[in-house]
Amino acid sequence: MTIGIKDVARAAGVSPATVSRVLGNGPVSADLREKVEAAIRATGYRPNLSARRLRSQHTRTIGLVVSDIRNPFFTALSRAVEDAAYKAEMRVILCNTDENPAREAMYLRLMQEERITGLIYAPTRAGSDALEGLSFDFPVVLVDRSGPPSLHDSVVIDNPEASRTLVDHLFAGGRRRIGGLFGNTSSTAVERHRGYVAAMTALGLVPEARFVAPTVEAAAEEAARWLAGPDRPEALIASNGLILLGLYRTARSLGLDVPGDLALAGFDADVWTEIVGPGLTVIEQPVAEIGRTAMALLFERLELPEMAPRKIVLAGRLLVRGSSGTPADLTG
Amino acid sequence: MTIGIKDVARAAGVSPATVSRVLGNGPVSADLREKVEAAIRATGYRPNLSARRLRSQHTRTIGLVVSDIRNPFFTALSRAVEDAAYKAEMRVILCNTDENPAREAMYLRLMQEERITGLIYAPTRAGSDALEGLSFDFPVVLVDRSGPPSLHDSVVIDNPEASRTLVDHLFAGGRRRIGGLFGNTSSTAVERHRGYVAAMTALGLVPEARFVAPTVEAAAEEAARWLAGPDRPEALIASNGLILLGLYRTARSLGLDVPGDLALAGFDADVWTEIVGPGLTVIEQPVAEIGRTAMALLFERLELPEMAPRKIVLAGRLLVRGSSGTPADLTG
DNA sequence: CTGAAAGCGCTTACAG
DNA sequence: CTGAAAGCGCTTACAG
Repeated sequence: MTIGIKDVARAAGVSPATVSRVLGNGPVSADLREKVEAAIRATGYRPNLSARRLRSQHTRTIGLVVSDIRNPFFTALSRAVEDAAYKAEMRVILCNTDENPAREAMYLRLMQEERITGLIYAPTRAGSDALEGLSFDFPVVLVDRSGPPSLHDSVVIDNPEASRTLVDHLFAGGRRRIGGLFGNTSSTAVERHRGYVAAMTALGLVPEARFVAPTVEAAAEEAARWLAGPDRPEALIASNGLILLGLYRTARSLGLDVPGDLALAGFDADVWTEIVGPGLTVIEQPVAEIGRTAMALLFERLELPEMAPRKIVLAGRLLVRGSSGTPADLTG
Repeated sequence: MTIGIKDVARAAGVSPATVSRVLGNGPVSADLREKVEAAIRATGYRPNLSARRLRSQHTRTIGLVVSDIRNPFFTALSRAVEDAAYKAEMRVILCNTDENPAREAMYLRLMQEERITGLIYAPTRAGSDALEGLSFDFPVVLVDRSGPPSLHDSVVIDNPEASRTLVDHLFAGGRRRIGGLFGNTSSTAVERHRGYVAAMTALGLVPEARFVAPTVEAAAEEAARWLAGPDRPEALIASNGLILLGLYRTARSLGLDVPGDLALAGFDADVWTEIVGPGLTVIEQPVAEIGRTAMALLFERLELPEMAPRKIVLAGRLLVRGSSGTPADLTG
């Protein structure tokens, strides 16, 4: 039916093995190589990757399992991973778990069936807990979210430190009642919460934390309840970009002045944070670098499988913008 | 090495064929089925998809070729496609062309080598032009951007009509000098430009159009030149979400009041358009529906390969927000 | 319903 | 450098 390596071989007057060697840049005389290349052009031959993968036993495939590609953090991460992969002549299989452990487990199984070369993985909390009992036939690099220590390579940012930076910044601006709204599905949110509590305590302030599903809607609803309550906080911290968006949207619909009535800060320098209202103060994560580093760790691991697992901790960067500015009653 | 169908067969005391039938839900007695399933669980067997694809000659794979997944339009499109694909137990291979025809051609070749079941494709202008001379071994559904008529199925929105809606709306708000900033790489931008020119002309106005690379930066720079010029337009239309963002960012950094000094409107209801400044007036595209429809067309085409190509034209929806509001000098 | 056999399209030792 | 042969791990006619 579709034309194969044998057809090319026949057209070039060589054996299939020689065609294969030309394709794989193996040792072939210039003479035959030319004939084969001509035959390939003439026939329009395209190798069958399934056959190649089966026979050669390497798939040159990277798995990428994240919660939702529509979260700008993961959108950017996936582009960084894909760019690195395609440079290495590998492809990537992208999977969205939607923070659903059942979907996550299914995709992990799929990764096995694809016989992927390696996995870059942002586990849900359930997934992260399950890691201890699982073993994979390929190296795994955790990104954004960590798992059991010294089981897999990982690349994360210093979350507690980033939270502390946010709290200290708001404190320096005169805020004392600083609340925190955190996601309830990732280890990252846990760490950010921990850093927040530690920083508040260190300052002699009392932490007020709430947890929600990490979506714009859930965050907006929780914020509405919170901000309508009797004693509104002076400032709110959001543990990721989606939650921050929900927070801001509610503040806006409630007609609150930011930062006058309420200061806002959070994680992820999503594009809208720069152009909205007074600009939102955020911790910018080096997303592209996280992606590139994860790929680099994967390649090194493939070379040296026995190396002890490494944890790369990158730093977030505070971007001070209007949303955390000095409140009117202090300036006026 | 890794455990295969033969190992399962041996463990269950059946032939490999029977194991295969259990896997594929073929006709197997309840008795043997149970034994095989037990053996699968016991051995932790996972089928090898490369082998299965090679042997069965169908890959159950959808190719998705778009310009850049970081464009929220394509982010949402890809989620819709992936959800539909996984429901049909198919996987998807995502490729970003970055509007680069060479990359695009490479990915199209890759799709052939993957022996994909079908392709969902938003071609660059070059790619769209090349379509006439190409033939594929799989059905192709064009999305967002169209190609040569009656060559492939396609699903698009009514772009000229959407542009006209935008122009009429701005006109109704009192604007006369309405400029348009369009992308220079897609057929979609061409159509939007065409509709813009037609609508302006119909109103007896003179079109002022400029073209840029469809990126935030290029749009912002062009807007800076344009708005700093002697006779600033009263309103500007952007042909997609990235260009609109560039426009808004520049208006903001120039200290222009929107809509007082400059009305703004454009395409794509990206999340930031709702919460920024006065809110941006946009044509919302039914992105998820575009994705689902594309998948539906693909499946129908797979069933009836000889059917005449269909073009599905969906409608954009005007979302009126503050950025196109009545200018101050008309109200005051 | 079940099994033995062939074969999907390649790559890779093995000889020469 | 080159070719004949085996085989990657499955599925699928073909018999029974």
